[in-house]
Amino acid sequence: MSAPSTPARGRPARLDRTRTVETALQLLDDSGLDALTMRRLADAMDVRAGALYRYFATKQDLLTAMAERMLAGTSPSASGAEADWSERLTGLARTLRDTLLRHRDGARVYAGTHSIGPGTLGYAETLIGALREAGFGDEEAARGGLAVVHFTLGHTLEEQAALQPGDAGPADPDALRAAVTTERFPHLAATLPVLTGTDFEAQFEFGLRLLVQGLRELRQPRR
Amino acid sequence: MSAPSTPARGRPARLDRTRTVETALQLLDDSGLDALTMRRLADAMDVRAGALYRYFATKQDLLTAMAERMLAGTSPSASGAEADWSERLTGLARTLRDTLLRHRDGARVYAGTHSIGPGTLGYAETLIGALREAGFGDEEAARGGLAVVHFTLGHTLEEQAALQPGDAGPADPDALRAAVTTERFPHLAATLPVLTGTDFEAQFEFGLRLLVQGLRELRQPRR
DNA sequence: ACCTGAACACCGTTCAAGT
DNA sequence: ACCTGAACACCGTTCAAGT
Repeated sequence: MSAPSTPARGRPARLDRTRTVETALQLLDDSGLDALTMRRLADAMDVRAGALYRYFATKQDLLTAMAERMLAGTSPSASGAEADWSERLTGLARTLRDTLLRHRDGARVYAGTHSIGPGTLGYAETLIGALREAGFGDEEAARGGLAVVHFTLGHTLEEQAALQPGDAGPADPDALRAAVTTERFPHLAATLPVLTGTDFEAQFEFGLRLLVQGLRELRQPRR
Repeated sequence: MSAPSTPARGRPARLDRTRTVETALQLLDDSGLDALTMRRLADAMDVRAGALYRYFATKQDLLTAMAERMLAGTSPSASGAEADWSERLTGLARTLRDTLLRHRDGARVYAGTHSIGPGTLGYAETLIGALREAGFGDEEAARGGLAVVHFTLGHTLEEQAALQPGDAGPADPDALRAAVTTERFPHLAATLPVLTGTDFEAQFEFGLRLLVQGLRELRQPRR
């Protein structure tokens, strides 16, 4: 929609969507989302900022293309289609988290965009497909998939915020420890080691298991 | 830490933290997070931008204070302490969603900050306390509370993105419908009515129930 | 067709100087 | 003590003009 359409004529273009998005992702990894500006990206491409607007309508358009690029390559039902539905679902959730973790501020980029490209849609197709093929109804499959995505997004957002040293960073553990007095916040004080801990994988797996167990219960209620 | 400490001397100050945060929240509701700049906030307070820096070290500091103000008033275990743990937990999750929904871009503000003020900590205290008092171990209580918060955050982020018309907005339903062809994405095509639907409350309740059921299962395993 | 130059209308933040 | 004025070092975006 915003890419030039005609075949190469005259001297070859110095820019194109694909290479620009790749450079933007490198810049993201090197400097973080706050430092990713159109001007700095243009510098990295040896071009003036204005030139980028021939390939991306807005910065938002660039960010959406970056999110799409991150998601591309996750979908092809690679997560063994023969496995149990709960294993497939678990694997797909892990894939999403890993994908977002692969780039600095990946979760923030993903959260701020809504790609409808093949990578993003392919991922959603596989995720919801895993539930539909397991026998879940359309509504349960869709809502279950969304719940998994929303949890994964919220978790990874916090995980990356906790990881980076940035000033937009989290309440650092020391400040939290100082604020959580046993008298005022006894429950927080008791769980402080977990709350300030850094075993994000265990935290992710715990929440994910809750969701999967909830879905299992939906299929085989106790009563 | 960044508020002036001495008692009123000379003519009264035109600014203070509390009033400035309140004005900022109004500005947020009126114009959205992207339009909330230090200069515009200063205008609203009839002051020059530089003056704000006597009360807030950075814009990030202001945003954290805004998040804290949003959360303040949610905590006082108002959600009947006599109820069943699952009802308390469900109520507390709903309270968080409602709180974030009460302000435009509320979830984005919350996601970008990490307050350790009494409102935010009080909420966490009540949430984790509900699980500990129900007999969950420290680790399960902390991880369970975090899972609920992360899901609620991810959900509300998407809900507010879908609601607002902004250009950072979601893939609008029409574009999504056009991209989701039955041949390429059969599962998405089948669930499109749910995926493009706007019953966010039902979606939230569905995910929340999964988490609660998962926690219930943890206490009374089938086998 | 593709990119530059230059501008427009902004930003967050700092700090000497006024009152 | 509190705020202004003015600056610094940037932003995203547009668009006539060059090649």
